[in-house]
Amino acid sequence: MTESKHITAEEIKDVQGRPARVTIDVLAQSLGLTKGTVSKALNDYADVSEKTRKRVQLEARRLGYQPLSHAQAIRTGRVRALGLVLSIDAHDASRPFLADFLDGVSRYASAEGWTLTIATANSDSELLTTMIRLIDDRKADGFILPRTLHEDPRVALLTRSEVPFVLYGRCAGCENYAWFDVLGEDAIHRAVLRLADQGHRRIGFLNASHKFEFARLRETGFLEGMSNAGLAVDRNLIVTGCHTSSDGARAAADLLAQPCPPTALICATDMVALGAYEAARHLGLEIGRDLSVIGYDGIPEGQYAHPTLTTFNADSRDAGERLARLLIEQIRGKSAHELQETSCATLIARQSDGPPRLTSDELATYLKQTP
Amino acid sequence: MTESKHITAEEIKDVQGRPARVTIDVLAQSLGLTKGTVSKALNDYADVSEKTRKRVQLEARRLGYQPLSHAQAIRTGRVRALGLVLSIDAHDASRPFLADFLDGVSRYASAEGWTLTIATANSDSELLTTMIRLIDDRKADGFILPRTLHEDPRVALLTRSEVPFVLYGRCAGCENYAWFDVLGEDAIHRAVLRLADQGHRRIGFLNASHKFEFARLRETGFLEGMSNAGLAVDRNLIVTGCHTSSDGARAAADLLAQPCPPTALICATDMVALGAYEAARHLGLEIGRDLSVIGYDGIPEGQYAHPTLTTFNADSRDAGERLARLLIEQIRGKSAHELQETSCATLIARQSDGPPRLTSDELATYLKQTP
DNA sequence: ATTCTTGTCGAAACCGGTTTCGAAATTGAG
DNA sequence: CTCAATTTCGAAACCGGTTTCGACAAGAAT
Repeated sequence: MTESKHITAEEIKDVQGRPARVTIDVLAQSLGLTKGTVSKALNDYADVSEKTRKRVQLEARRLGYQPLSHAQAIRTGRVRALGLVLSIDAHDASRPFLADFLDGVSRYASAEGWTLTIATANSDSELLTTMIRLIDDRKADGFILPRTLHEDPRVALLTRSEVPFVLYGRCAGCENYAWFDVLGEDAIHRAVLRLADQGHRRIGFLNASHKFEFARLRETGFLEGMSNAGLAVDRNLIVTGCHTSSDGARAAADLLAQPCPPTALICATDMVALGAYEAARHLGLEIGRDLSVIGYDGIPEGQYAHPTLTTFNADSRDAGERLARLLIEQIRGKSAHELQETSCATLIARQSDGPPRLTSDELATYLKQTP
Repeated sequence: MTESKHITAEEIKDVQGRPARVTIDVLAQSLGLTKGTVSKALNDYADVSEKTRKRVQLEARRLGYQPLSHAQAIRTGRVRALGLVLSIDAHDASRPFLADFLDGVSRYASAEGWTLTIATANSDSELLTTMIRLIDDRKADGFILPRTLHEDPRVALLTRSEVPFVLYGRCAGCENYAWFDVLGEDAIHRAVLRLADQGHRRIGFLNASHKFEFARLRETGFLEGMSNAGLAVDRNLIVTGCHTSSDGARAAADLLAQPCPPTALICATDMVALGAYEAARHLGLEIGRDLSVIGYDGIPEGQYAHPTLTTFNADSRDAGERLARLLIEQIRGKSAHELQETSCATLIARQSDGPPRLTSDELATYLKQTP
């Protein structure tokens, strides 16, 4: 039997005399146990006495033992890494929050001893192939899926491959999956009520594409808000497919050119709202007086815009943290049904909305005289 | 001796009948060789005949064999992953390019079969501890260091730990390291000449903090440009420490309040330039006529600003790709001296600069009458 | 023909962990 | 007190690769 040898972390050196890594063998030798027993003690196997378990854990801490995740992975198949594949399009709406989002994910993952593997893709098909590559190479134990689509091919792929994942956003049939989402429909609902309270009667809605589930949800929020406020919905005042600020500018100009233009615009994203600013400036309208605008996202630019943008802030860092937690818990065995969370966006009331100076009709005649 | 068994990729199934991974053992068996020989053949060992090497490589391709990087890592210590630790501050100037930058790094890494491990930190000290953790856990074979400081503690750490790294930007003593940088000094130099050509005599420079090497370089570019244009440098027109747009607004307002205000401002970053826009708007100055502004970075907002911002575009995606390539080549053994590259920013001439409508004196008197 | 290289491959150790299995020691039941 | 059940640990296989070392055959030199 091997003799128990009391050693300190400083004694362990490699051939060149530099401090070497504490392996499980070193730890086992120091304890007078075999590495198998040590491994079992550290992984809470039942066939290790409580006494030795404690002893092992204490010694492991004392020597600073940290198992190499890739050495564990070879047997367990788990690398303790979260995967995140970002789709990078030209008009990436998610760009402003990316840093905060990554910070949230990385922060939680780090605290749990996990790492974050990221990759990018420029198209939907490339997104899937990239994901498959990461799965095949076992570079991640599970995935966080941002920008959820109504019908999301990533969900199909991962369910088929039996790889854990968590959605940022909801999708069709998501009651079977793990997800986190900020309740955008609730925010838009509140936006409608706020504008109605201010006296607005005709409210436009600049929405994103319906291929995103969040756009569908925000639309229901808009419709319910209108109905709650006792306002009639004019389908001509709802535009979909707005993502960039130029989309927003174009859509806003279109709505304002109508015979009965809206006195207020709710925008599904801040970028779109800033585009509406452009359109209004172009038409000589003062935002906040002639035209109220409410955004959604809480991007930093909104605070520097003129006038400052009233918007609903979604906490990206918090979202990242929660998603990391949900995914790790799922990988550890929790069922997807217990892993569904929501949060609410918080209103940041600023200067871009207020009681309408003009009615819709007055606005129309005003706009007619300034081409 | 084991019999050579010709098999197809489709024949390989696991216990549940689903397609299983092709391991080196399966490959070896299919070739009638031992896995040791197969490994040597794939890794270009000298003691494998050219004939069998080809045969092995062909069969590997046919069966779709892909070694698990973490299984290799246990022996080689290499995980085929690049590390990137992002520092997330409240006023992160690098935010706009993050997505493109990541895309560049990830794209090149993917093409070479490498992955990207990222982590975030909120302070300089946390940045270092996070890096140490990644090194200890062998989560990355090398690091890309963005936002290089003049005296960068990360460089000290990594040299000491003998971990490969590549700088995005230069630093003191960087002739011994691998780095890539966009020649900001050259761009600022050209900006000065451009403004001088337009007739500007008093040019202000809104620079970043000197703790960043890029700020020092851009300042030399500014000084050389002024000297080249035959213009006297007024130290009062050089402000340092500008990073956010509100920094820019404050600095621009200060410069314009001087007795002999500048008729043009060169800004070390676009965010600062957009801040200068605010200051000018506040003072009733028309950008491009009363005050020329030239930025640097090429952030998307510049194109939506009013007037559109003349700036120098630095290609973040290209930077990411190059950095990934430089780092991988270094890890593969190339010496740091061969791994130093530069590129030039490209001027995007837009509407924020032009011949001065007023001289510095006229501008001063104009500003005096509008407090 | 004999010895010395050289080229080529197999056998086996190794990397740092996890997991299975069996044996010894302890406990509990009768 | 005996025997079965349970607890606790060691020994060894295992995961999927890499690397060392030695054996053997073919070719070259003597």
